[in-house]
Amino acid sequence: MVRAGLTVERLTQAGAELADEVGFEQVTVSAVARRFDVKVASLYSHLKNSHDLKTRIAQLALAELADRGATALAGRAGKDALTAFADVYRDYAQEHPGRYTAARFRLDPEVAAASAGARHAQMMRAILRGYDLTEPDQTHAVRLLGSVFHGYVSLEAAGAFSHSAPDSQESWSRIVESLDALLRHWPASASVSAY
Amino acid sequence: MVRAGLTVERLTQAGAELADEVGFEQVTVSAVARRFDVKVASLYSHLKNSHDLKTRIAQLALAELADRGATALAGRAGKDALTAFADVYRDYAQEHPGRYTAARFRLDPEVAAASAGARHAQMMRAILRGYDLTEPDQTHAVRLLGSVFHGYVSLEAAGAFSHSAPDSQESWSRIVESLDALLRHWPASASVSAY
DNA sequence: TGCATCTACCTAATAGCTTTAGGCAAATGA
DNA sequence: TCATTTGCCTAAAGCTATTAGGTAGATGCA
Repeated sequence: MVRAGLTVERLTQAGAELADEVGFEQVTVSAVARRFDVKVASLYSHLKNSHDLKTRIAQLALAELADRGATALAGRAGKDALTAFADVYRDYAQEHPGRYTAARFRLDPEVAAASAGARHAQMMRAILRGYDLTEPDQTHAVRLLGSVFHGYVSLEAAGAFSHSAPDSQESWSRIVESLDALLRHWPASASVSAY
Repeated sequence: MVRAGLTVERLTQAGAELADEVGFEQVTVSAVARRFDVKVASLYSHLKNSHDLKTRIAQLALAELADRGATALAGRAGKDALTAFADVYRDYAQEHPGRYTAARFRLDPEVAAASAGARHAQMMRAILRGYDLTEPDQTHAVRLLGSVFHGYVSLEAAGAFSHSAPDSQESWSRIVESLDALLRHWPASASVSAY
């Protein structure tokens, strides 16, 4: 009996590939076992359970996304940085739809704290350094950027923009441009706004 | 043998309630059957399958959300309309987290076309009439609003904003205000922008 | 009212996924 | 070379989905 050489890392990687091929929801312990031509029960020496597998795929995706973000941000600032970072999200979701979905998998608080999630927020703040925002507006802006990136990408993945003109790429560019403009002219609180 | 009086509507309603209680992912044909104290197979006279059940819950949620949106928009315009409509999304997601998730369930194209989804887009365009946008910018703006509303609400539901200051309500208000400002001063295309 | 039909819900069965318990053989290391 | 560790296996129980076919309650018509 030749051993398959299973490790948590290989299982996670295979799960991530499977997610991209058939969707994160369809990733099961059984399907991963099949991929290694191994009995299902064998995976339970490496994984706690199904939730554990999904959590690991989510962490992998978050880390990959953060790595790409860091690379994109290197040597860039201002609108250039904003655009590059935004494209990282959108491109990743298009190249790896299953992993992108995995990245939105709800993690347990402790796991989330130890994940690459924090790096994402740090990078957004780094981008915002190119704009003139101070707390608490910077935090509001981080949340806005996160919402737009995630919201757009997931609506697009759901096909929401695929059956109407203009094409999605154009909206994406214009939206990122408009965010740049908004960040450059972030309005003061409504009650005192003279915008 | 007393009959339970199952109908597609009651099953859908029960499924929606279940979704709010335990999460849309946990809504199963079995769980709904249990709720009516009926055998699982009995539901298959009313529902095609599990996917059918989920689709119906999604349609219910989309319709409820559209109804609330329409009510909120009545007699309002401009920033007032924008704020009220935005709050409809956020409040609905908070009151009915399972239904809100259901509303994002990917529908088959024909089902989607017949759903309340179109009403949502129409309402956004109605709001934008209060701003000075013409095509294709209006479409870009519809997509931006959809992205921000959905993105913010789903990140918030995932707990992304719950462990840091300032509190989520404040960010939400400021973000909606900033969108209002952005729509009032929508930048021309980048290449010719003098913003 | 009585009977035929319809249909709502049932039992039974198959199949897939999850998870645990316990076993054997390959790898490791003294 | 032998003991130990450990990787993968078989077996089994429990849950969900789905289909086929049966029975009794509800409905409609004479």
